Amino acid sequence: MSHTLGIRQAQKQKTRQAFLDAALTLLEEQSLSSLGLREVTRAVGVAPTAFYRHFRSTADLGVALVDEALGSLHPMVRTTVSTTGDSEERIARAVELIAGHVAAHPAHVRFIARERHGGVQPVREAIRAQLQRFAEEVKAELAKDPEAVGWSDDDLLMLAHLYVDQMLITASLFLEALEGPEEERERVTRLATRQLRLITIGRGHWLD
Amino acid sequence: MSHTLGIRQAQKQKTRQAFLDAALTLLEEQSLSSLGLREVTRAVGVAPTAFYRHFRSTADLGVALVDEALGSLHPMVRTTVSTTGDSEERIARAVELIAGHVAAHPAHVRFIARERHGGVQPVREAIRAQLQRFAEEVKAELAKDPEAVGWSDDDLLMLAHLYVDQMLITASLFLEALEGPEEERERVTRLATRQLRLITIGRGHWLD
DNA sequence: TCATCCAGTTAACAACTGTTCTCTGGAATT
DNA sequence: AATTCCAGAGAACAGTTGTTAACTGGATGA
Repeated sequence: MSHTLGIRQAQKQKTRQAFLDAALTLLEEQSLSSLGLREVTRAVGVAPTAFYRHFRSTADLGVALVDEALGSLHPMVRTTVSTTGDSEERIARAVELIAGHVAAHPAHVRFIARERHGGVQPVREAIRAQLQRFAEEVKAELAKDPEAVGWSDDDLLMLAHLYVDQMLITASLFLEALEGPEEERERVTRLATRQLRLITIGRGHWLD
Repeated sequence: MSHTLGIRQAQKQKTRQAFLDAALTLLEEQSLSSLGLREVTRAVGVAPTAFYRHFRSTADLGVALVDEALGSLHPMVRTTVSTTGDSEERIARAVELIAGHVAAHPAHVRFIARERHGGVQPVREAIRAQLQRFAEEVKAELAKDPEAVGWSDDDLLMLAHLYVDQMLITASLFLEALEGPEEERERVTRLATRQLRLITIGRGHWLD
């Protein structure tokens, strides 16, 4: 079913990806609402009007970036929460996984953190929808756990949102610590680990 | 010691406040990094060059807005955490207080949520510093509680950050629910209450 | 092979940006 | 009363912006 794209379609997708990459780089030092169309085309090395062949507006480009940044992350989140083992091990693994993802894709993480509450409505909406999906997936995994017996669906979703928000806060802290010394990242790891631990303890005594 | 300002100084402060107000309004639909100097002066009804009499740049204006939005909030946070009574009552009161603040100052809350991870470094730094202060103040209040015996300073600060971040997340949710029906705000209240409850439970069993 | 398609180009548009320098008129100081 | 000060005005600057229209030339499909 994997139809080899024609030369034309392939070249178009290549240019489109160049737009996304250039935009992501430019967005490291500004917000999407100040990103100019000409600014992006200049960075790609293409005429300003070429932009319209791929996106209706910079907001449209932003929505595409949300999909790139979060779309491929769902499998990872699923397996993170569902991995078996001691809860302490699971926490450590989750924190390391976040740290690794931030180190591997800092610009993507920065973009999501920045535009989650940013000045472009369609982008905020796209991020909100993806995070909602994350929360529901986390909830589904939590429901499998033997600890979840007696929990209402509402409470499970409440906990899932707590975990998802905590994941974003932690990612943002790792991002700030990226340029600094290893010691700084170690501090974030310790902080995030203990916060997750406290939440997990609360989870364990929820039904008392 | 309250020296009555001269006509001149008074008028200057009035204009300065007009800049802050106009900027805050404009920032409801965009980020600071896209806010133009001329845009603000136009909204105030003053010549573009007048801007420089008050601020070096829009980033400078942003820092002033951070102080306006968060500077006067410290007493409130202090009393919120320290109020006596059942922990369940305290949680309910804290959530209501957040809801009230968001309803009273939505633009300020939106500005902080947006620019906390926004594209203007000095503003991010100013917000970070204020939130650090909040966390330390919350920690100081937590330390007074009998429940805090046996807790290390590090763990208290960890918990304080958890509360502060949770406060911001809740404020942001109330903001999104502002335009919607009362029912929506009720949903946020229930969610935030239960999340705080879970954290508080975790706190109670931390030393087990 | 030939007609069609379409990603990217070129040129031009009115409108906008931040910043400079010079000026003004009323408040503040002496 | 005479002088200094200074918040704001005015005009001009070189650059920038998004969007339009008409185009080119190589890939595509008949």
